[in-house]
Amino acid sequence: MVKKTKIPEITITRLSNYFRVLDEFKRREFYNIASYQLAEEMDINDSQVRKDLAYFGQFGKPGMGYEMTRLKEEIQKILGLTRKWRVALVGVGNLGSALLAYKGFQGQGFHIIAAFDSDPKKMGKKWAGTVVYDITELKSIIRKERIEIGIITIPAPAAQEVANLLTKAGIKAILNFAPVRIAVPKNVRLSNVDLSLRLENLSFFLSR
Amino acid sequence: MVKKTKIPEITITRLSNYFRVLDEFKRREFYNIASYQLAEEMDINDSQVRKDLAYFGQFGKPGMGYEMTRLKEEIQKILGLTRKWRVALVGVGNLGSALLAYKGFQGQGFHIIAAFDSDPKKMGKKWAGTVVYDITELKSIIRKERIEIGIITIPAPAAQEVANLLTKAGIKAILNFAPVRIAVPKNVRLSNVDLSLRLENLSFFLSR
DNA sequence: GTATGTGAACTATTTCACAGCT
DNA sequence: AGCTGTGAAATAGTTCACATAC
Repeated sequence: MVKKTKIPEITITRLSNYFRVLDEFKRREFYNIASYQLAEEMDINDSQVRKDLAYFGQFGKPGMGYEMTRLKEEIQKILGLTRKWRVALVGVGNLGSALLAYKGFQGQGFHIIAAFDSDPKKMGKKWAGTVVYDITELKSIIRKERIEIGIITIPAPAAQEVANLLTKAGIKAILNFAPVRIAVPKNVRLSNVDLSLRLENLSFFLSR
Repeated sequence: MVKKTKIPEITITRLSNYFRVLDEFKRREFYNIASYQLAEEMDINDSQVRKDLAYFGQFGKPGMGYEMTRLKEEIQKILGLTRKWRVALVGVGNLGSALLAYKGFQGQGFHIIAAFDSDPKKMGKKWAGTVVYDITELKSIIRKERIEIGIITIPAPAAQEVANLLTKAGIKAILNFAPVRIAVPKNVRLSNVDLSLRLENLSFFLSR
């Protein structure tokens, strides 16, 4: 039974990680997995694992643990990975082209349908199989292609402007790589990947 | 006075963000900034800002707020950004070369001194000003160059192996982009940037 | 006997609220 | 009057511990 309790955001991150661990164990041909095994792999407490899963249902059998195939499917459902997601990427610079070429997204069901750039030299060309469009076409293509997720890989100064374009085009979620905080309407989900921030974090711990 | 209280990790992340906000305000030529202004920009509570800063000292003046130049310097000190950090990058693929070309790190004091790859076609060449070495030279170069931070941008299967090489070479912190959990000795600081995980997170919220 | 699911206890983090400094 | 720094209160998240199901 699915609880109405508020689910901590970090539980979702852990769910993704359980999914990874299950993948690894699957290759080792186990059939069942216990919460303490998942917990051990991730350096967390075993009741944390059970709590996380219990937010979404009763997937285990007392005395037996969790059936791996079943659990993987359940997590896949919870995370919304049973369907394909249509993604657009804005900014075909160094990072943008690296992400276009990155194979990992496809496997998880994230398909980059279109890329956008404001550099005429890049427009109309394909990059790693994805067509690069003029950014002025953003709204029409995102609507026509029913794209729901946008990835921002442009320099910081233009990031807010592009975020506005994306939300006006009806995008539902944004993954922002520009090292700047951007504002979006509250019905749009925003996730920031700030690379300098991560290095600064390491720097802090090294300086102590 | 610096407290001995345990500092929440998320405080460090917020510190980086305060730093960003200060940069923006500075361009607008303000002299002082109050906790409620920083808080507003970041959509958090103003006493959160004061608490975060109070872990490290008393930087503000009641009735006046925080002197911006001073506060920026203090945060810089706290985060260890007053010195240069010597960084190595392993894996000059799509993502690796994008990061080598990324200018943002330099500005924050993170200098990528050396890159490593196992592909002979890449070795000996320069990429965005950084020499790419044979990965077999990793240990000697990291020691010779006194490199303290390693960035892993290779495919998942080899990530653990490279992490081992890095720690054996004496690296103190690792920024891992491979979509796999890696284990490091506890005296080595590890930070994971898992791009699929972030997309999965968005996917979860879009599916609700 | 073994391991889940879950209230209860505990720990961490955030927010409140206000005394005291400028 | 305005805003910091900080205990106290409130909220969120983790771990314990055990009744219960296999």
